[in-house]
Amino acid sequence: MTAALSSRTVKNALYGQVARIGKAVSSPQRLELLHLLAHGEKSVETLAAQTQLTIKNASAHLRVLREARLVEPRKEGQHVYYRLAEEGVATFFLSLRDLAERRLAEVREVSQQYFGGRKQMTPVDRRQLLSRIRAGEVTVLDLRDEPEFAAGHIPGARSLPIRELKKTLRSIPRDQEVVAYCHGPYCVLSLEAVQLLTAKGYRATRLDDGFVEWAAAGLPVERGRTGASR
Amino acid sequence: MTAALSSRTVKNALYGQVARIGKAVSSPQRLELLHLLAHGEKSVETLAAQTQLTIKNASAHLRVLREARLVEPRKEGQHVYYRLAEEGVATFFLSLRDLAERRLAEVREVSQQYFGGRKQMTPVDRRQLLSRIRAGEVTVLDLRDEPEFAAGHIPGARSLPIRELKKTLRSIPRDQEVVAYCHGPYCVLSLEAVQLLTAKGYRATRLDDGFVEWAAAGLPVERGRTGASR
DNA sequence: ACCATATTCTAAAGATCATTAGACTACTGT
DNA sequence: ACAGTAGTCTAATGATCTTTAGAATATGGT
Repeated sequence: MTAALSSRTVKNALYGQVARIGKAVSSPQRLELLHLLAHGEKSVETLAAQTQLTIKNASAHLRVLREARLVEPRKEGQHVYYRLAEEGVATFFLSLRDLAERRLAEVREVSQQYFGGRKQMTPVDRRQLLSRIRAGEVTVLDLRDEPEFAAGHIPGARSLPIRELKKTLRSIPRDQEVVAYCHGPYCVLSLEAVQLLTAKGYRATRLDDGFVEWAAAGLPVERGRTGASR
Repeated sequence: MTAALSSRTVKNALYGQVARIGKAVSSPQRLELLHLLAHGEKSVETLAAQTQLTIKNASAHLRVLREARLVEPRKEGQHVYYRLAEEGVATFFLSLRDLAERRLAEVREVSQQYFGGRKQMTPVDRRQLLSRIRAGEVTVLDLRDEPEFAAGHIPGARSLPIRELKKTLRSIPRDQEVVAYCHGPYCVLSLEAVQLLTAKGYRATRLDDGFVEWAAAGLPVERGRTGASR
């Protein structure tokens, strides 16, 4: 009877396919690429720069992600722009990261040492922040690059890429509390901003989550360049 | 300034940790082990038999899962029993499998060819099935091994390991519809049972999902040996 | 048409992984 | 104490993966 063999073959084939997704997310580099892409479509060049990989290496990793159908390329002019194949990829990324944080003490330790070890910067609760934004009680700064901001940001936030922060500091109202956010819990931009702002006498806190976490939580999202110019 | 370097180091460390989970689920064998463990605690011996791996190889894969903190061993007498470290591991497994089914046409093709290509066996809807069970309109057969049944099963289901099906066939009431389930969509037990039952003149359908999917959907679960003896 | 740029493809190096064999540990039964 | 069983650990094999270099392709600007 071939049933046992055949059943085994089918199981191997099916689990083998599922493992393709597993392989795609088994490299730190590819995880970082996925996370960056969750902030919007990006060219290979941009991705390589943001991950500090060579273009060739970034391209090779993107190929693996592409073959696992997690990302899709779009060619425009000289550039190839990659984006997540569906929303569900970002959701899955977050659930993988959550599981890792829950299961692996090492993750908590590293992030505690690096992020928790500095000055107290209470992470702000999301819902609470939203109502305070709507009440106009707080200035929200988005420290990511302009294209990331344009692809989606917290409603009412102001685009202020970290490089421009020092220059543009004076335009931030001093009388209001400032909340800074960036790419998420593993990103240091908001940390640096809060340190600078605090040093200059602002009341500044860091939103522990980034835009991806905000959007995945089903909270409202604003698109386009609003707030970028003023 | 060391900020850039340091930030990169931290990112690598954190994504490297997350990738540990990714590596753990990047092998077909480990995925199958995880899925089996979602049906309850099992010894290395049982796991090796069910996956058709050698004990040594199964042990090596379990070690990887253990090092990723996805499973935990418990030693009792001569045997080492492994179980999932938390419920969330099963949930994560299901979300990975769902993503794979959504993204990879190959998964759909293989399962279509193998499961869809046979006689029509409409998968039964879960909620609907539950109300029909409660109304006593349907006989539900659990074809998994006895220990798996004891660890948790659909309420009112009857334990009937596939090996005993032919012997015990006559004890199944002929006037009621029969619904069979097993380990889930990649498992052939319910398929075989439905073929046999249909050949014997029963009205039999297959529940496409297995116990893990049922439990993850938040539906009620029954434990112990009830129904196993009669 | 020609050159520069962005990216991929191919190939090759070293690193890591899967699998198995052999030695070893721990427990059970006699 | 002794033998037998279950499982792990170590080491070795071949297979696969990561990274980089070099060649190839495609696009846009001149």
